[in-house]
Amino acid sequence: MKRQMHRIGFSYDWRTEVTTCEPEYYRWNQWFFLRMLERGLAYRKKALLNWCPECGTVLANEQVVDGCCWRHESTPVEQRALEQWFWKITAYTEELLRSIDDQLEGKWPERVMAMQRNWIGRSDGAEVDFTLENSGEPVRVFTTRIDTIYGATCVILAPEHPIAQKLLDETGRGRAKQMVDARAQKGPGDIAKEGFFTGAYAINPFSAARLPVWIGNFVLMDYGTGAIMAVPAHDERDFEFCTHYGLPIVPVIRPVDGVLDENPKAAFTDDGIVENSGEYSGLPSEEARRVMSARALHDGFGEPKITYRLKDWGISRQRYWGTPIPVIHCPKCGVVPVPEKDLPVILPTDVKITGKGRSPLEDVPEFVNVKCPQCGTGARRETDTMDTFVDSSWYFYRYCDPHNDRAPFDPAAVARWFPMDQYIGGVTHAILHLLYSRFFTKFMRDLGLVEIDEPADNMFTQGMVLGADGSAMSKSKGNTVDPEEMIAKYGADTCRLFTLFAAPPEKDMPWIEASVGGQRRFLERVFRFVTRNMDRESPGDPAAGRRALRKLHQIIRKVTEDFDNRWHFNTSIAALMELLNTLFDEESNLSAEALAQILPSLVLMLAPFAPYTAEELWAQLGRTGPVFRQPWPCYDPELAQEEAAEVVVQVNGKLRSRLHVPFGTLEIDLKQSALSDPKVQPFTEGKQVVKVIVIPDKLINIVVR
RNA sequence: GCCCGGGUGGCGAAACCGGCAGACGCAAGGGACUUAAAAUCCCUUUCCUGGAAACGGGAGUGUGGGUUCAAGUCCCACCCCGGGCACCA
Repeated sequence: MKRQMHRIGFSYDWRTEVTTCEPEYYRWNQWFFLRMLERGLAYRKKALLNWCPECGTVLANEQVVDGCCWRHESTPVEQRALEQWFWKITAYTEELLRSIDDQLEGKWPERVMAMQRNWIGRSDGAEVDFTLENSGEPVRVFTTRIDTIYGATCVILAPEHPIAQKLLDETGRGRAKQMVDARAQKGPGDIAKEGFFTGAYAINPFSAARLPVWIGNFVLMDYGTGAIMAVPAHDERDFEFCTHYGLPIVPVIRPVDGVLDENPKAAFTDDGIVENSGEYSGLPSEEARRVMSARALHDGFGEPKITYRLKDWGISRQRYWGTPIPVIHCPKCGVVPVPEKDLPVILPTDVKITGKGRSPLEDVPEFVNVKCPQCGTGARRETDTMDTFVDSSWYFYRYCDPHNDRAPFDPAAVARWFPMDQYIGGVTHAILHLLYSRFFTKFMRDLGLVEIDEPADNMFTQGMVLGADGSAMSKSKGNTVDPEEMIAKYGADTCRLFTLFAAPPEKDMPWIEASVGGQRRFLERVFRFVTRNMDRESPGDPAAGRRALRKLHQIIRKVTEDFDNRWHFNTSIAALMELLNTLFDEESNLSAEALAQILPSLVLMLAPFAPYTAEELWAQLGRTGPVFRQPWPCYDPELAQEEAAEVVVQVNGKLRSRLHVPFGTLEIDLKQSALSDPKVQPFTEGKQVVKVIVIPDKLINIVVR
């Protein structure tokens, strides 16, 4: 990979290279872990994970294919509760959301910000307690539509809800467990809505209605409170569920400019006017929500509530390749952090990768068996490793101080460089790396390591190079392109030019080999033009020289602006091709003097795109120093100026003629010439000229009727 | 379903602030040079249409409306493609 980068001519500063799998780097992952632990931001929790009974291991979501294990295609995956380490990214939820608007808006791609907002998934609503009829125990539900609460016809619990476990008998709990496993096998949404009555009833605190309590497979335990009130008249899912089980449908919202539909054929989910809702009847939905949640708070049976979709970051991995989690499990003291002086916990190298799924580190006794740092009894080292996204969450700070062995980095060094002016990456990281590294930055700020809230001022998502078929390259599709092979075949400069020329950098671009040759031809044409003209002595034609120099300065301006503003190097290269076409046209009439200006500028402009060719030509021109160390050519606005303005003449918006006039020609004269133009007259003859729009030096539009 | 992108020739694309649609390149076709081929150079290439030619005319940027002297560009509605999220209450 590094060799490929060298061959293609990338110039990175390798002195600051950081290798995240070296102890020198990952010890600081462990250091950060200990800081998280101190602050209560790292914790252990039982979580539901994908479990393959055949392998006897946890699987990542990506390893579950159609509800079955990727290695045992007929073995359904179960959900199992396992102890895992989590980092509390949710401590920063609101800030992560808010600073998108405050700091990133306008500087980050809309797409990335939208994806992050979407992922964080803020939803404003209320929690309300329904009271169980027998025990008096509250069942808390989350709703965004408290204004529809008079229309609730049942309460539905997630199958794994603790209250459900209490209400159900043995058979019922079995049915509930089946639902949980079934959901693991099929993606949610692909599964038919199913449920059953628990036998219990709960009281609606607003209407005092007695509602049956059901179990529903579509109610999620890990969102909201794991319990909902079903309002079939105003929620599509509830409508489907209640219709299926014959539960009543009670409409309580009418359209603002309509009447209440007493027998709805589908849920009416828009806001409207509240009806049949006691003292709240007649209020618009939005106001009703405000008043009713305030009432719930006041009377102590609920409160306004904001719920987020974002969950804490599970960082435990049962993989070899990752940073060892620096804790020790002691039978007496429990979870004991590895003392800082014992860092780094080194990942052993003599490990058999069994492919068994469980951490291979468990089979390394020298690693696992340790003494408790607190009490000295025999203890076991944590064998899970960290998600590798931990490595990438802060690597860029380390560039400022890559070999620091006392801290992740010197805060002063980072303060000098950060925030990054420009971060570039693929959109595939929009909600992984780009969210984690924002979280990390805020965490590091709270540790006092950085003074900034966001790592990158500007973000740019570049497109991918796709296979010739227009889909992402993958070995299984057989549409991969080997860069080294291409370099060997066409040369590094040609490959660079093609990559830059085919599309603007934010766009995906198929690698169509048939088009690569054009870039090679362009380079050869430049090479020929420069080498055969560098020793020319002929006097040349001054007019040709002026034309060539005008084009040269126009193109310097164009290319410079592309670098400054938009990085649309495809148009920069097109401009250089245009320049070369002009130079070929004028070639035989160019003076040595004109060439002395043209040739070095051309080579300098070529250098960022085709450095090898440019370097060679620079040397052939007898210049010293590497070409990439030379100042960028300047353009002279006067030389770039066209001799005459070309003014387009339109009649009713249609192009009819062009005038060539001195710049600054007066409107009245332009109008005169346009109206008397022989190409224009056939279109104005016999018509009434209503209006003449004149944009000086540019355009005239004659409006006739 | 919701949220982002995007839709322009045979293909990749350009048109940056509402002002000449298709720059630049690929591919294709024709020609010059050559014994021949490669390479190179020249010409044609959005569609329809008039003309022997010179040179014109009309339509055209996913669809339908709108704003404007002028719309690929702005507004409204819709269709299609790509991506993200998704029984999220």
